[in-house]
Amino acid sequence: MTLDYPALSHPPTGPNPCDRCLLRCNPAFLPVTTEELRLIESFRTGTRSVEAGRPVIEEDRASPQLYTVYSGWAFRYKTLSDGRRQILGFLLPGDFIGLQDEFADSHTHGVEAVTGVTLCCFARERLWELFHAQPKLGYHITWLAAREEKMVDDSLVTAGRRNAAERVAMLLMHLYRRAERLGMAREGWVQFPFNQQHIADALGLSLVHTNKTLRRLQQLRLYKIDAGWLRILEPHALETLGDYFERPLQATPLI
Amino acid sequence: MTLDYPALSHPPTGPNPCDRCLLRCNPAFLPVTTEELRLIESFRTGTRSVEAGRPVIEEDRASPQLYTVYSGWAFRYKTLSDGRRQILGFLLPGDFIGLQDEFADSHTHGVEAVTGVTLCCFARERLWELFHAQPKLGYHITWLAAREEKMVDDSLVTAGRRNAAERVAMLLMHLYRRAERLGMAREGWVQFPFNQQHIADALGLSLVHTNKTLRRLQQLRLYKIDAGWLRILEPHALETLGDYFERPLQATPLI
DNA sequence: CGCAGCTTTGACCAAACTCAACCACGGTGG
DNA sequence: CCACCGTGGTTGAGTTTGGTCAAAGCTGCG
Repeated sequence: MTLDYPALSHPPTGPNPCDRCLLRCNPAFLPVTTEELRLIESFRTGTRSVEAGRPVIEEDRASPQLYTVYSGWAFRYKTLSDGRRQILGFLLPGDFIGLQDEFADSHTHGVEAVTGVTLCCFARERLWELFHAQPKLGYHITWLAAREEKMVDDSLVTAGRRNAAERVAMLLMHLYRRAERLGMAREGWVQFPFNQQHIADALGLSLVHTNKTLRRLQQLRLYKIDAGWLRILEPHALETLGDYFERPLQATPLI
Repeated sequence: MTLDYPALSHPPTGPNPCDRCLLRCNPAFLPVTTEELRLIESFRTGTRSVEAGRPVIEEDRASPQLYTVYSGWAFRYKTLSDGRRQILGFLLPGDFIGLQDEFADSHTHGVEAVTGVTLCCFARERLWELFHAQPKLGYHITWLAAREEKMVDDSLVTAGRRNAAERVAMLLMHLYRRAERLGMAREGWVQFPFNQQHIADALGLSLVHTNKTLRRLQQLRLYKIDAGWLRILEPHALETLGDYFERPLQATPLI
């Protein structure tokens, strides 16, 4: 079942901004108690927006902040020293960024905005305090970390064991379903702001081969992309091809 | 700096077993307070051992337990419906298993023992209680989840963007360094209980090509494997080839 | 001995990569 | 108004890496 929610732009500001958070109204997210909300609010240091194509977190620097994506699309990536890039995963509203840096002296991964992105910022050094004051929120953060790892696990299976067509099928379904779940679908279309280089880097394929594979599946009428929007024409065929079936997902915590 | 610690077999039993935990003596792990230790102990429901080659967690069933590896080597994996298998990562003493299942209705991944493995078992349904009673331990569990995700991130870069020789180089260094850190090295050798099928499945290569690549690096005298033990002969060459440099690691939490 | 599991090798094949154009489209500035 | 440019998509030709198939060693064991 798909619900459509209004597109978001900037997080609310002023006193008690989280009370008026439109993202949190989305039923994809777990409700929180007032007490938890006050704590999240106090942990929040402000907002930030990043233009399309600009870095959210530089790959080689430890980020001084943690973020929750409020609106827009971004991705996590790593590059090898000769420039080969691997996209580790895509980030949508509600995704929490920067946890890993907490536990390592940088050198984790970079984050880049695909569309314009707005973020809620949190003070990294107060993370422990959050766990301490509201263990429930700590539990939620662990939940988010575990979910993200599961997504990377899936991508690893893709890069390691699926052929080009299977990879593309699986990625299209994955992105569609994630956006749909957040109510970002509009009559069967979801925003698809990626270029073929993004797809190639996410799937571990070359740009040219990605193009040819994309083309082939499009000519088979399995999906359609038009003016930056994606429509899945044959969800069943794509799921079967990619051997990838999204599990029914519970409500997600939102920090 | 490498320290050698005695090989472990079974976790201690009887009253207050964690007091006599030999794994926890290892300086690779963070110290805990007595209070925390008592809580971990109460969370612990017993021990289990699994023979080499046997499943620790079945791929398609949600595990009723959480585990910490006490001794031995294991791996996490996923298989596609036609049998292709991808190893997601290797597990060594101190690694915490089963977190992801907590947050999804099964269908995550399987775990299989490579050598004989002993485990400390924990009651999954009491995880939240642990967070609640000792937020510090919750924080530690998040630490472990984040560290594991970083390892999967690295593997994804490998499968997506490295060629066969680079993959092998990176895997050998990674496994050597992890074992070394736990004091499992003996005069420059670490146990290497994997067969070439394991390596192939971890790297996303075919068995035959893995063999040829392994052979090539061995003939270049970059490493040596003898009777199930691995020695790195040219660490610098392997690190450079794999474009992979282990960061200096802090002490790890141990649940 | 004979079998099972693992490794090794060679021959051949194909998926994916690289290179090199070319095309479409939306600015932008003369 | 249109030539020019930059970005991103498309296509073909030729190459390479890695996959597949098949067979032969090697080791340990009942």
